[in-house]
Amino acid sequence: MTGPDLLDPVRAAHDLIGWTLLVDGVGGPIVEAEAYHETDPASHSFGGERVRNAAMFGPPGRFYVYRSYGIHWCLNIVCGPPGEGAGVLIRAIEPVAGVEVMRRRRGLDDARLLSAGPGRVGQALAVGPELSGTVADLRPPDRRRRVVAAPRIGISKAVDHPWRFLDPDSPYVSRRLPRRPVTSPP
DNA sequence: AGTATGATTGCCT
DNA sequence: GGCAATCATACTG
Repeated sequence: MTGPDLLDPVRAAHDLIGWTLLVDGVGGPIVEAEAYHETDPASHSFGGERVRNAAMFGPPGRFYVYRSYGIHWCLNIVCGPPGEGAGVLIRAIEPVAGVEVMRRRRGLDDARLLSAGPGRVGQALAVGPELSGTVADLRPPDRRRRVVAAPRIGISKAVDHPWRFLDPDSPYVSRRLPRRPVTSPP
């Protein structure tokens, strides 16, 4: 087996934390990801295959790229089996490979802002629609990481599913965890 | 720290 | 016409 288990998108979003994602040699370990699938009202694949989401119904391990808010290009890894319409949104990576290229593309110095968020990942890795349907370059983790689940961000439907996964120890996530439980004992 | 707003484009009702 | 898997900026406290 040369890649992560991509059959179930929720498991895949969890297991992809720590895997290094590269686009033309630029990238780093995934530290935040979200699962989406066809029976999920928040998913672009909800309601079946169309022209724009076709890549999501292709074979697992490839990219699905979409335009967000008319401005950003965001990157997903398709999960399978083929035809399922499932995927994992890459929400944040740690800038490790090609950091200077990422800085130039982002017009920023601060490493924490280079790729913390799906739109920022898209800009840092020069993601465009032509990437949709191509095979993702994934490399195995070089160390173990903690992984925690949290609600997904930026959606208005199916908001309660804890299908966002992140490394709570990484400073390169788009949003850190809530510091304390909402209610605490006296 | 939290909250608000504009940018921008394609798909949907 | 409304809305979106977002971000940067400009406020307020």
